[in-house]
Amino acid sequence: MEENNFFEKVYSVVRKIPEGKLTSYGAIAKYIGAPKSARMVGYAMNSSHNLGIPAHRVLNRNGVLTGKFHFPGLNMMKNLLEAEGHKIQEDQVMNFKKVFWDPSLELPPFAT
DNA sequence: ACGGTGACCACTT
DNA sequence: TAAGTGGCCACCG
Repeated sequence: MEENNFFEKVYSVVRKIPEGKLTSYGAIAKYIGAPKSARMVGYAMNSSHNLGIPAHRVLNRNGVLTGKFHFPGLNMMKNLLEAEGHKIQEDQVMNFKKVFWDPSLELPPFAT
């Protein structure tokens, strides 16, 4: 019963992001077996508005709040991240490396 | 039915 | 070191 839905896989991982941790689109894409489809991950997030997806914990490889313009409020994403103890400057998360959460490392291998 | 677009990333020059 | 290009594939007009 593989969740062949690309989106479902993405949501599944994003929901498992620990509080206070962040990850990137590429990391998720790679974890679900589509390293080149990082773009699709971002697109999936676009549809996750109504779902319980902490999309604010997913940033690009640079730790930049690329998707802040897609949030209800311009400061929403930044606000949510700051609420979790992150420091943001110039739309960029500081110490991104330290709070980076790689699913392929922290989570068990992607099993079908 | 089709072309363009997009919350991106990695490789190549 | 920096800049450029390809790839991925779903949605919109």
